[in-house]
Amino acid sequence: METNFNDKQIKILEVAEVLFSEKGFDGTSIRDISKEAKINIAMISYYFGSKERLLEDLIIYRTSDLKLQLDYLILENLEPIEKVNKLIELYINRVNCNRGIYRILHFEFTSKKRNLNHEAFSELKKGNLKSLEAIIIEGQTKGVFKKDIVIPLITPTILGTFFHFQMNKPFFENLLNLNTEALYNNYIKTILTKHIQQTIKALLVYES
Amino acid sequence: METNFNDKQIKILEVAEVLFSEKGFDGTSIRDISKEAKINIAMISYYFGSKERLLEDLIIYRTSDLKLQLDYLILENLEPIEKVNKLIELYINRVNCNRGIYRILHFEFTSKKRNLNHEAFSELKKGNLKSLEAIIIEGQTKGVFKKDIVIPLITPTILGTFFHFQMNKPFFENLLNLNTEALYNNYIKTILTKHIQQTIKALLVYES
DNA sequence: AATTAAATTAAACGAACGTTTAATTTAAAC
DNA sequence: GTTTAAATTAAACGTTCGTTTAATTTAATT
Repeated sequence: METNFNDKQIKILEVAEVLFSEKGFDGTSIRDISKEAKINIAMISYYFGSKERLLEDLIIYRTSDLKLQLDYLILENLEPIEKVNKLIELYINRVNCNRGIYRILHFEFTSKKRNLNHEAFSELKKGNLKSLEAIIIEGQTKGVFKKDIVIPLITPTILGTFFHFQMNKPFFENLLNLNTEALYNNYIKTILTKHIQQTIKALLVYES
Repeated sequence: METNFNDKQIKILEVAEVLFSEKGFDGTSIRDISKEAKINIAMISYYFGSKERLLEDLIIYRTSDLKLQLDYLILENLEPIEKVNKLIELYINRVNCNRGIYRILHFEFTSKKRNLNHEAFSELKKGNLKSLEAIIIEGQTKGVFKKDIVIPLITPTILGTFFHFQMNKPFFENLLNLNTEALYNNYIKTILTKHIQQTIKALLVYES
C-alpha cells in the first residue's frame, strides 16, 4: 500500500478530513472538497479514482503514523498503575489530536453503507488490546490489581468516556463554561483525563 | 408540539428510524424510505413537509415517551449505591432498547450540517444530570460516597462505555464469540452492565 | 346521490451528485 | 527545440436527489 502523496494530494486529504469529520462522508460532496482545497474537481478522481477510495486513502494516511507507542510503554520501568495512567494519557492525547480522523472512523466504520476494509483496523485494535492486557496482567501478578476484571471492557470505558464528552461538546461547553477552545482543550487535558485515570484506577484496585 | 401520528405516518417514522440509524441521514433517500414502507414518495412530503422535518418529528416521537423514570428512582427507599446501580441499569436498558434513535441522535446532533433544535435536547440532558446529581449528593451526605467527584463526567463514562462497545459491535462480537444476537444482548445485560456498575461504584467509594 | 375534503398516485421538476471526456497547459526527457 | 508524458481545466455525462404538480381515488359530509 502506497503512502507517498504529493502536495496536491495531501491538500485534498487534509481538506477531506475536515469536511468528512464535520459533515460526514455522504454529507460532503467532492465539489465541497475541491472548492475548499482550491483544486479542480476532476483532480480528485484523477488522483484517488473515486470518493470512496479517497476515504480509504485518508484513513491509511492518518493511521499509518499511529504506530504503537504502546510497546515502548510496556517496557518502561514503571509501576503498573503508572503505566495505566500513562496509557490513558497517551490514548486521550492521540485521539484528541486526531479528532477528525477518529470521528470519521467512528462514524463511517459503523455505517452499513460503507464496506471498508474492517480487517486491518480490527487487527490494530486487537494489537492495542494485547498491550493493555500485558500491563493489567503484570499488575495482577504483582498483586496490585484485583483479579476479576473484564479487560476488553476497559478500552470502551477509556475511549467511550472521551468520545461521549466530545460528541456532546456544545452541551459541556455550556454546562462547564468552557467558552474558548483553549479552555475546552485544557479541561480535556486535565480534569477529563484525571477523571478517567481515577475511574480506571478505582476499577482496578478497589475491592468491594 | 403534536405527537399524534396516524398508521401511515408511524410506518414512515419506524422505517426512517431503521434506515437513518443504519445508513445515516444523508445516506438515506426518501425513495429508500418510501420503498421500504411501501408508501408513495410524495406522502412523505405530504405528511412531514420535508426530509429534515421528518427527522425532527422522529426524534420527538421517540423521546416524548422517554419521560423521566429517573424521578421515581430518586424517591425510592434505597441505599445510594443501589440507586446508582439501578440508574445505570435503566440507562443501558433505555439506550439499548432504542438503539436506532440514539444512534441517530448521536450522529446527527453532532453533525455541523444539521441545524436541529439542540435546545430541547439539551434541557432533557440537563434534567437527567440534575437527577444524577441528587443521588450522588445524597450518597455524599450519608458519607458513603467520597467528595472529589466530577459529577458531569459520570454520564459520559456510563453511556460512553456502552456506546463505544456498541459502535465496535463487529469487533467485540468476534473477540468475545458473541455469535448470536441473543448472546450479544445478554452480554450487554449482564457483563457490560455489571462492568459499568462496578466501575462507577469504585469511582464513587474508592479512596486513593 | 351529490358535494366536499383528504388521501394517494405517477410523472415531472430543477438541482446536486460522482464521474468522465476531451482539450489545453505545464513540465520533463531527449 | 522537439517530443512525450503528466497535470490541469471547463464542460458535459448520466444518475439520483428532495420536492412539487396535477390528476385521480377514497372517504366523509351534507
